[in-house]
Amino acid sequence: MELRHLRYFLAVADALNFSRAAERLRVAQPALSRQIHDLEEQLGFRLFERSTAKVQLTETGRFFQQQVAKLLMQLDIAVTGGQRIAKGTTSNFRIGTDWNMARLFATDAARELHQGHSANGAPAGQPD
Amino acid sequence: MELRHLRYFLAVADALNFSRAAERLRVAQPALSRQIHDLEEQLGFRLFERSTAKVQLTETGRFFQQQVAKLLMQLDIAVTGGQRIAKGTTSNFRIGTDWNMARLFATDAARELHQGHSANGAPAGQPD
DNA sequence: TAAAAATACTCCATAGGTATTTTAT
DNA sequence: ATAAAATACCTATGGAGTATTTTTA
Repeated sequence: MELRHLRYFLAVADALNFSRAAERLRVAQPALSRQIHDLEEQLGFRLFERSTAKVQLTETGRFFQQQVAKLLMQLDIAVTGGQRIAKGTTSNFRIGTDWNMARLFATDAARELHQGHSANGAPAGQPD
Repeated sequence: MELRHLRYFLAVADALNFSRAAERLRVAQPALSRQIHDLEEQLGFRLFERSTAKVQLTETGRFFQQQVAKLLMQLDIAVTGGQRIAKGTTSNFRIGTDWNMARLFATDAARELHQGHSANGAPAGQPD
């Protein structure tokens, strides 16, 4: 399993239409169909119920969609957080999402940034 | 960026030695070197300070290591959680880790399982 | 000089594309 | 009849292997 599978899955789960998801991803529809098929195979469960005219998430698919969406958000936080540390940004780290998301995923990121970089001893309080 | 890059990164960050990490990953050392190089390129920051005789994480690398480790744990939770849902397991979902980890990553997974599958109305209390 | 990482190159596995078929409305 | 997913097949990008060079302790 690779991130490609997860990104493709979210696109289909969002569009509920392989052709339009493929367009948005700028790949051909059969390539997308194959990747989703391979993903389902590797996972061992179906993500979509599909006929030629209707695509919908299975119950398991809905669960997986939520998890994967969070995963990719966390990845983005890890990357942008790393870029900030590397650039030498020291404090006032702010997550580009609401506070509940930040609590779920950015706790350690924020702590690392504040503890590792606050030369001025700025408090590591809740983002606003 | 793909999961392969992240898995390889964790292996090197753990071994602090490309050759031994490559062994554990069952890939050739140059393949691993190249993937880490590509990852650093894409991220825009260095993960390791390396000479031919010493490999160590940069400060940014240490941060990224923590984030990625959590990410891959969350992925595992998503997959195994999905498999349980698909198999029809309904309640008493239990995370194979300590409660603090569960709070960070499994909150929605547990909620989904309990709300979506508790035909018997069992309480969704804290795992023990 | 001995180890470990980086480079150069080659090969091949597989992601992606095109053409076509199948299916459901 | 039409629109969309699946299947078949082909192409080609890039991941991985082998051989070699570079580096530093």
